[in-house]
Amino acid sequence: MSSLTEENYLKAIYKLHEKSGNMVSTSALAEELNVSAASVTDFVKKIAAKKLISYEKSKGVVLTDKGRLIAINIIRKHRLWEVWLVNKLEFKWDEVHDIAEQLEHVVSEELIAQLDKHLGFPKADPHGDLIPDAKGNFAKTGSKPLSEYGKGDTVTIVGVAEHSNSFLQYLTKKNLTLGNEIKIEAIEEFDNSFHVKINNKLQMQFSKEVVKNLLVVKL
Amino acid sequence: MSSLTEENYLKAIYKLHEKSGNMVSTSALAEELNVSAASVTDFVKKIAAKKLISYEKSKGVVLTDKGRLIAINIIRKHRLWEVWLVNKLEFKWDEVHDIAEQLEHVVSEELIAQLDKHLGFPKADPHGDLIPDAKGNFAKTGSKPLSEYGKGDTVTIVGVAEHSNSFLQYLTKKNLTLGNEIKIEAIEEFDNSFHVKINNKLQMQFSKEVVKNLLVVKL
DNA sequence: ATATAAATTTAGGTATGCCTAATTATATTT
DNA sequence: AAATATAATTAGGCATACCTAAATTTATAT
Repeated sequence: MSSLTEENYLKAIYKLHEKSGNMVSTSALAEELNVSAASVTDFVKKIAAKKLISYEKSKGVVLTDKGRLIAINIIRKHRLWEVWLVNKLEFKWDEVHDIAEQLEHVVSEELIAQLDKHLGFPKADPHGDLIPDAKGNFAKTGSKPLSEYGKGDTVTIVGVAEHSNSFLQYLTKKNLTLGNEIKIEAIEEFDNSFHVKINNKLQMQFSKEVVKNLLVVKL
Repeated sequence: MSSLTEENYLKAIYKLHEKSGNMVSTSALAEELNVSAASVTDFVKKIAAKKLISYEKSKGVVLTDKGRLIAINIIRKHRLWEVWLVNKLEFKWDEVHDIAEQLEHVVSEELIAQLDKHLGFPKADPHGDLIPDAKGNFAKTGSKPLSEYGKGDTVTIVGVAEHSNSFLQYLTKKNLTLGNEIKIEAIEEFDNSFHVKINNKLQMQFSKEVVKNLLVVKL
């Protein structure tokens, strides 16, 4: 019996908790969901009564195991649909979010199982975000922001930490995609920008904002 | 700005009008949508104000051109999703209705265009129902119920007039699918059942209920 | 420690889409 | 044509998910 609204609250709480590691505040939730803080207080009480979150008045909320499972399940569905949109329907990675946001609420275990199979059981979505399995478990990757590496390191792009259209479109314009190899040739002391070489061929310069939001692994 | 409820009302009105050819009554709509007649009266006034239907008090409703276009568009989406579920996700024809009922409300012109392309621009859904084009036009088929043919006629199954699980599962059990050829060998005077031969091989007997709900063409 | 600012909650209200019960309109019998 | 049955509408309410404004709590600054 989880409504659309309930699913969106749980997903938002999960997302904000991932970002900060702390309890999620009323105002942060209000901002994320584009509703007033008063509405959040109302709704949060309702889902706390259903044991989907635990709510400490004036402090914030965290998901219970039950709530987290629902949230992760929605994320699983969202990411599987994104894979489908990109791999089967020829959408670009910056075009799929809003559509997946609708599709993620379709209810059918069977559908998701068949979709997963149809897609070949993908491990990650088009942005490199991991797809949890049906039980809610994520695989572990050793991916970190490019900013944590240093001069001389060679790494591979496996994801992005920022999903805004402007960032995704920036990467597309520069022909940067998951799987590209990055060699750090120098780091500018002044502005923390990186001088890099892509796939051992193309010379480029990344601002610190870019460097922070590219997730890479060192093979 | 058409809500889920609005879409379901328009679809129901379209469907009931197709069936009877007349104005759609409040009670018929209430029955179809599983709500009270009072709720229907309420809602019908709202969408009449939006010029999606025309409503004559105590008489019934019909779709306006604007309302019909929305209804047909939902039907188009529903049927495309059914094709996808059967052709790409390996669902059976009696398993897809409820899932398609959810998917049909996803809003994205681009998505439907790409889905249509991905499926190879199908003309009919898994039950043989025609898929209207993006402008709302249906192709014409000369399909009629098997009951309208007589002894000696040879026809091909192209659809079903009844979509209940029990009928679809009956056909599946008997191995009858779209494309099968039926030769009418005799018609039982007593109960109007048909003695037929399938694909020039298998002998079968169809009750008048079956005969009425199998849509066929004579090539 | 107190004053001020910021965040949160409470109180009171709204629109949507549904309900039941009562009333009115339409159809069917006799 | 009157009586009865059926269908449709009106009236009054309810739950959900939102809102604004006021009050309260918590955090920050002096």
